[in-house]
Amino acid sequence: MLLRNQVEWALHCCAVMVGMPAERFLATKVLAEFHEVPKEYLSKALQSLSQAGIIEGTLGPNGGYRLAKAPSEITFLDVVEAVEGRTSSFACTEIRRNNPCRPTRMRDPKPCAVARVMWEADAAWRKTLRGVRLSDLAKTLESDIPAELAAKNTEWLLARS
Amino acid sequence: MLLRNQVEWALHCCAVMVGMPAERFLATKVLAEFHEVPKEYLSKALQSLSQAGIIEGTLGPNGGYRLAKAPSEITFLDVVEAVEGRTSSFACTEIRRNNPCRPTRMRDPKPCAVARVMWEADAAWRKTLRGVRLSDLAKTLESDIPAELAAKNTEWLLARS
DNA sequence: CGGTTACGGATACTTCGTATCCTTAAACCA
DNA sequence: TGGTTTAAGGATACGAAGTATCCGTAACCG
Repeated sequence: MLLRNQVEWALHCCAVMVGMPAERFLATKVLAEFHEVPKEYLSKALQSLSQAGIIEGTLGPNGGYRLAKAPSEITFLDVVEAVEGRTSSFACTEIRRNNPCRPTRMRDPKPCAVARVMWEADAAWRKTLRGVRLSDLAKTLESDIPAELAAKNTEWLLARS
Repeated sequence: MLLRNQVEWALHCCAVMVGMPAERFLATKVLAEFHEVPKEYLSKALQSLSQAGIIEGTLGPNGGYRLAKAPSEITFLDVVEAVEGRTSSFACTEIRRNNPCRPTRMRDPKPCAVARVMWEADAAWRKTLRGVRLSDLAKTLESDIPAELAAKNTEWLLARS
């Protein structure tokens, strides 16, 4: 049970975009070089974010992506679900119905007890991710990364977009 | 990001074993037929549970598996981790080190901010699973499943083990 | 001794994530 | 206007991991 590496890429791209001046676009090529990941494949992740309304893209020279909303309006869950999907990590196959002792016409008022627990855990996972916004991440990074490096990053990225 | 179907099987097998009289073993073949899943493959999941000390197996006729501990001493997390593993759902590849602006010799006092959030969510997931014991599941099933059917199940399973 | 079972290794099959390529359409620029 | 740059998205190949089966071995029982 492992998340796609695109999830990591998408989150780091968002982290980078938070630090950009508003209205500035970052090209896929530049984001790919900055993170040293394959451009074409990263593009798929960014397309997912775009479709989800998290970022917006524009064409032509100086084109690329930027955040489509305020960083305080974008949660980790938004990003994760955009690339990983919204389906639970646990898929209930209703194995209980295979029980040979079970009357054929028996109905199930409630979902399977095992699935209920697993879905509850999945909900807790999502709740945690929903509780952290991109603005929170920006603040954390501010204390994690030296201001000098942050400035360099911004300069490097904007110079090529 | 989907859990193995063996996780579902393992949990349902545990649910069945909770209802058995102590010291009685259930054969893999019988558990497989009861759930209509491939016997050889289910066997792998049960082996994982056995190695984790959750169930214990014995050889020969009338052999099979039974719980190795009291149901109150076995959590969902124990079962899930036994078959799915203990590694986090998020793998941090330290993508931040690929940053071309970054000084080569720079050290990271803390783990990546993105990873910290993702791991926190993973911890919340595991915490929920750790909070539910097999004895809780048994109690839930008691109210979910008609006593009549539960008795039939036990009879069916023991008659073939 | 012969049959039954857990156990574990080896091996295919299938699905899905990873990655690349190519075409199209839109935006910009000369 | 025409050429360049970029996102968008379809098609395809590759590899890893999950799924599934088969076989040989060792232990247990009648």
